Amino acid sequence: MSLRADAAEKRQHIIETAYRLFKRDGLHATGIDKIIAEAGVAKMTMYRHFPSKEVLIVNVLDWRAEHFRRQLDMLLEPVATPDEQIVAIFDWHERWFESPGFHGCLFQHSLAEYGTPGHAVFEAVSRQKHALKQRLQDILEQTLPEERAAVFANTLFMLIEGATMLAHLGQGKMAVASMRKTASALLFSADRLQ
Amino acid sequence: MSLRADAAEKRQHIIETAYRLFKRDGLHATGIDKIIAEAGVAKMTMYRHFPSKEVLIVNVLDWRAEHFRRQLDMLLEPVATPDEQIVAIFDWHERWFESPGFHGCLFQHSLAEYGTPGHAVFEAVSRQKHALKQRLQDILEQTLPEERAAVFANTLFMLIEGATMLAHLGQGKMAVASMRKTASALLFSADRLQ
DNA sequence: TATGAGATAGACAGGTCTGTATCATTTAGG
DNA sequence: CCTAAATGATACAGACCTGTCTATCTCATA
Repeated sequence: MSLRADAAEKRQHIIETAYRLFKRDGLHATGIDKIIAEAGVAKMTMYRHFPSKEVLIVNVLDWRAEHFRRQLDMLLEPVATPDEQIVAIFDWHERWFESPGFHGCLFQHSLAEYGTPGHAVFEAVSRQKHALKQRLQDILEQTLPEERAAVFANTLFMLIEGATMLAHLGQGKMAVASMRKTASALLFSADRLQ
Repeated sequence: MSLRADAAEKRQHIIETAYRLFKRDGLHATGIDKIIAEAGVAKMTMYRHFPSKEVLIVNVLDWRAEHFRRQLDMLLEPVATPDEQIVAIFDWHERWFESPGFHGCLFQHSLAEYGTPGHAVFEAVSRQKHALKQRLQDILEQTLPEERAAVFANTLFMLIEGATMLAHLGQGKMAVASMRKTASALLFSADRLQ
């Protein structure tokens, strides 16, 4: 195993440790010292890989966005119809909400702490949220006309974000159930009332 | 004007100044020194009214929740039907999203920074969000059976929270438009497909 | 006018923050 | 084995944080 591979592994380990702490305690509330202590690396190692905390945050967000994107790929690949794909996304969120250590969405949290347009963290959040919305729209455009798909994608996106917040407040079960019923009703009316 | 009235005014002035800074810059990112400088009061004045920053935060949130509740009262009082009341709430949010200095929802931000159940800030957020959801449910129960009203209230709540986040990301117009269309479709299907 | 409560400005303590510097140690490859 | 890069441990600088304390000022009321 070469030095370069070790360095890459260490870099990734720092990112994943920071992700866990950022998600649980918040961005400002998590200090560099806590991250390196939890990751078991020296401070200079961290600063060699990431020139500042802000750069580390953006790297954590970008890694997590890519991780989520790949998870969706694997989740949706074996699912045939668009409707079933939407249901699969709901299922995934339901499992997430009930997973141990669930503490809300790091992208939402980051938007709260760095909510100024143009800031690197804001833009990283914007990229991820836009990608999720676009993904929903791509699925829906397989069965709905473009404008309808866009509105429906916005709606599903807002429902998912709202459900994530409700889950953080301890009402994930109820949120997912309502989200499912609403999506069913909308798909039903889209079929019948078009 | 008595000393007591002066003190109450000063206390309220601190709360409103802190609200503005917390909303714009975040909770951890806003220091006591910045609050008192912006409010033009001495540090001891602030600590006489609020024994700690955490207590100040909770007071800001509770004041803002009450302020929002009163705004809704005034907004909905002259509106006759439940459907029109829902539309009025959408209208209010649309105006909010476009108001100068809109920077997302302070309650969402606070949940991101103090997201641990049991924490005083978490509980303050929980109270406000639950109150909004309950209010939506009360409106809907005037025309829908209880269980349907509950699901619909959850849905509208999630849409509103998601729309607020999208507005923070600069897509408020689109979010409100989709929210309106979805609510119309749901009300229509509720009437026709029950 | 005398009094006493509230406000002010500012220093201060003790801790934490980000980021830098130093020096010893480990480790992979020639 | 030897070298050079990477890391570990730790001290440090300078800024900022919350919260306390003091000394002075203002002002309504008794």
